Amino acid sequence: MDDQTRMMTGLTGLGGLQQADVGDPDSVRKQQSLGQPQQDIGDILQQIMAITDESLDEAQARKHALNCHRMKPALFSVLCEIKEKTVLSIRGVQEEDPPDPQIMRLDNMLLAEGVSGPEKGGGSAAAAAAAAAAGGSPTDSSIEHSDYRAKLAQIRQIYHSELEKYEQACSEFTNHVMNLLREQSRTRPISPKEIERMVAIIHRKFSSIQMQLKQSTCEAVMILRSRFLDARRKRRNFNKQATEVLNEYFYSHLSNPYPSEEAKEELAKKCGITVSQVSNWFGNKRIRYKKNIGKFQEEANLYAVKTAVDAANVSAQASQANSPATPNSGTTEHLGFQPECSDVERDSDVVK
DNA sequence: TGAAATGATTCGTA
DNA sequence: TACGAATCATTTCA
Repeated sequence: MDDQTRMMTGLTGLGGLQQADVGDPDSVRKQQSLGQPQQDIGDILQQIMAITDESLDEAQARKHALNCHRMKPALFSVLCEIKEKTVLSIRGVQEEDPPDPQIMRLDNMLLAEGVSGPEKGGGSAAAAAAAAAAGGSPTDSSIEHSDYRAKLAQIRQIYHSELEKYEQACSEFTNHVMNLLREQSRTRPISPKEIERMVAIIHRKFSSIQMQLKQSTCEAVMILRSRFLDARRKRRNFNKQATEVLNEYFYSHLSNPYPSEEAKEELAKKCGITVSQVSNWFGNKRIRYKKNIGKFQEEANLYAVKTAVDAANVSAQASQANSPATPNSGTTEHLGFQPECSDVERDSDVVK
């Protein structure tokens, strides 16, 4: 505004501009009340219409003159207002959108995986958890953990470098557009609000590119996880002692081989595995036992004898202490689950 | 090296 | 939601 008024001092013609009038609001108001503004605007519009017929130099001179005209700010402000009330107000409604839930999901996942945000041991922790779930010892999978961490770090690095590139490109493009619009605002009715709006549009466009980057990063992490952390691929057989503890419980509760939550926890603790692994084990055992009782008979006999011996020992100790014996309740009761009386029962009965 | 064993997953059901 | 059944993927063993 100040530059323009200064430039106006050298201007002649164009609506009868006088030096004394420059920057004098009272004088402007006086002229407005006399109906001069309409004439001014008419003149300006006329000159704008005629500008294309003139040579480049002349046009530049005209443009400069128009830019420096004392009525220009007022005219532009009116045009901006009209523009704001019509096109931009319609567009403005469409522009206000809530945060995209998909972006939020992607952000959360990347954060949880340690790809975005501060670097953390998330990946290795996840790997350790998976290894623990698979029953593997920490040393067994430490090499794979470091491999997993290395791959995750690689993904992280690529993600950040790409993100940086996008942000740089976004900022460069935004600056370019802002400068362009500011430049054009000298000759076109472009308000600062409109420039802001344009910047927001650019940011939205770039954020959609960012979303694609986040999406592909998430996919890469998922593939990495499935490759390294899929428990089925990293399956380890339970150790002998754990299998023995589980079998002991199973055959001593053959009538109802459904351990309670507490029993599962106890077994998990004893075997050094998770409760869900105990559940899996019993699920598999029940179905496989049921499918082929004959095949498991020997095993059943073995554990029945073992259980019976234990029970006998307990009984003996109890009678020594002059108290009633309390044999294992599950040993000989094969109701519901076992379809017929087996050797297991007979064996255990014999031992007793 | 192929079959058997085994732990995990998925899907339908009560 | 726990369970049965089917299936997958891996390990173990002859």
